[in-house]
Amino acid sequence: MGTPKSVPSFDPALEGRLLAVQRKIASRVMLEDRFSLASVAGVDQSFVDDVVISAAVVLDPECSVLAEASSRQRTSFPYCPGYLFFREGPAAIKAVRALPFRPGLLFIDGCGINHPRRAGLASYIGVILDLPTIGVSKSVLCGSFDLPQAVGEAAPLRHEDSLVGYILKSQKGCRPIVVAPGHRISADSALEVVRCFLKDHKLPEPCRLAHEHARRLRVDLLRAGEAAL
DNA sequence: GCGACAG
DNA sequence: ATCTTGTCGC
Repeated sequence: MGTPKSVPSFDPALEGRLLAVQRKIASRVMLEDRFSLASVAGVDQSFVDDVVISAAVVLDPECSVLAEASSRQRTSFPYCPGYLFFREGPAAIKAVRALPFRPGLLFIDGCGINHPRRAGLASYIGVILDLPTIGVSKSVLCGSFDLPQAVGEAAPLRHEDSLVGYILKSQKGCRPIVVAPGHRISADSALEVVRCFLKDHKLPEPCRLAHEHARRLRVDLLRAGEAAL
């Protein structure tokens, strides 16, 4: 038996506005390569009820940490597949803006153009900040593909007759990850770049370190909470 | 009508 | 995402 997953359901008027926003974002997405690998930031979120904690960790090409920043704020928007930006986006953007400089590329935990309306979290953040972004996720929201077998192998992810990303077998014993362009980068380049930042883990270093940092901040917040009691 | 469904 | 024990493998 399994627990039913949340179902997307909004007030018609609200949904209309959300879809309009996504249409606008999708129309502004650029897939031409216009990024730099001098500084690559991973961005990820953790939660404590409706408090969103976002962490950004910037690495150089050798994966040395160049900078870190974070943000924390409440959200009233529920998790709903296809509308992730409205829940996690604001906090993520705030964390990136808190960095001491603008990274040459962002690795975002979530979809890019591999989204029903080509407006995943990564595309959204890329367009809003006018920064190159790649969406890295652990499961597929939409699209069809063949499972890659050997470690290092990638298979194209297609949705509505177009290539929207790749399914990459990043590590043995792990389910493959999903790599897709968010903004200002092509699908092929996104795959190539992610491979460059892949070490001995399932996720590329920027994502792994950002995830680690976000979780550490979550523990800190929980401990601060019980200390206040 | 019945599933599927980023984090 | 988060909640959680033990367990399989390098």
